[in-house]
Amino acid sequence: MSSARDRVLGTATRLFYAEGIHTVGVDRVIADASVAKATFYHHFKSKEDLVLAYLATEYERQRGVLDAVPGTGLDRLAAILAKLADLSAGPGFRGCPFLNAAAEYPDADTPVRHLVDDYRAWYRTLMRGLLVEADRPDPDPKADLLLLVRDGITVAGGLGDQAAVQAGVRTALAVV
Amino acid sequence: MSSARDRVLGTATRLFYAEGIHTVGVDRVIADASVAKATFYHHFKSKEDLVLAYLATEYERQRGVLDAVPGTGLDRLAAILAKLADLSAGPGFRGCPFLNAAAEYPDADTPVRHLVDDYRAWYRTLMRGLLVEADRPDPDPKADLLLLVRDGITVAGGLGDQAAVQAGVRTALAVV
DNA sequence: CCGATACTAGACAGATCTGTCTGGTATCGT
DNA sequence: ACGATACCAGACAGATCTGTCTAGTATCGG
Repeated sequence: MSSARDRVLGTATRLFYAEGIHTVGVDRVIADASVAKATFYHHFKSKEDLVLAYLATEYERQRGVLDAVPGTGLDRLAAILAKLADLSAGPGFRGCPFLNAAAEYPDADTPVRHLVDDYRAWYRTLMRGLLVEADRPDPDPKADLLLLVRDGITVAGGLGDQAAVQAGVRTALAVV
Repeated sequence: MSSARDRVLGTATRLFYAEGIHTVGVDRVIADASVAKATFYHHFKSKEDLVLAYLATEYERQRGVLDAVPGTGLDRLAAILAKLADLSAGPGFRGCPFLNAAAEYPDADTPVRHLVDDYRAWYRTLMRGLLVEADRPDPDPKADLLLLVRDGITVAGGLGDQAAVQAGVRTALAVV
């Protein structure tokens, strides 16, 4: 049911990620999704609503991907970093959707930015849990570091700098 | 001489950095700079020209700032990281202008993106030189790591995450 | 003094943006 | 069968975007 909404959200996800949020207009999304304008505004009350749906869906999707990574403790942490490095080497990789969105929404007190904060907080909690599970000392500063390395990997990967990505992964594993 | 051009470039620097490039229009820049539209297009042949001038000027400015950091080898490296962490804690800090611009220009084969690549290559070379000066082994992967940490620090700082910033600085110093 | 250059104000064109509205068709639950 | 919901096509309003143009003033080097 409601395949028009799915089509719009899928198209928006693809275009927003590949070309940026502000550069992609509603007209472009509905044309690519083959949906009438009235239908679009029936499902989303504004463009910002669509942007939030895009990020919220991406959030859920990434949670699903990382939740599915097997293992425990440091093994699982290493597997997650390996997956991140792998994704960041892919041809369609254009950086982290959340960091890219944050760059387009400079005001920190904004729904989009709050979602970005939530996403990073979730990732940090995930890392901290694995460190605790592995009985590593100082899980808090180490979780902060892993979050910063994750940010750096997505940035460097988006710019095509695989050397920096690999350096980040190696260091993260050596330091936790 | 030509204070109108300086006024435009200064205003554009302020607005582009604080609010993003695509969200700030030419009309806004010329109004804030108190400059006639014809004068703007006399000095800059297009908005893209202004964007490139903004980034090129910022590049030169940052080179000047880091060139002025005293010391040699690892001391100088530590001082540069300390300055970066300090700047990233400031109230007006909104991340790295180059990474923010890259997020708004997804096409890698673009003058803006080439400038971003140049900037990161310069920073990497600077780091590598300091490592060589200090006779550290493996300067290349370590320079890659320092570049990635720099990216992460500017991102985390722009998002107000000082814990991650501090973790990045500590790790970088511990690992080189 | 004169020609080039820098500057002012603002109208204008043409495109594009978000969002609304009209008007009609199809599907689905009850 | 019927009302609500989902969908279509596309016009429209009003704002905003980049870039050009007219028309005139001020400054400055030679």
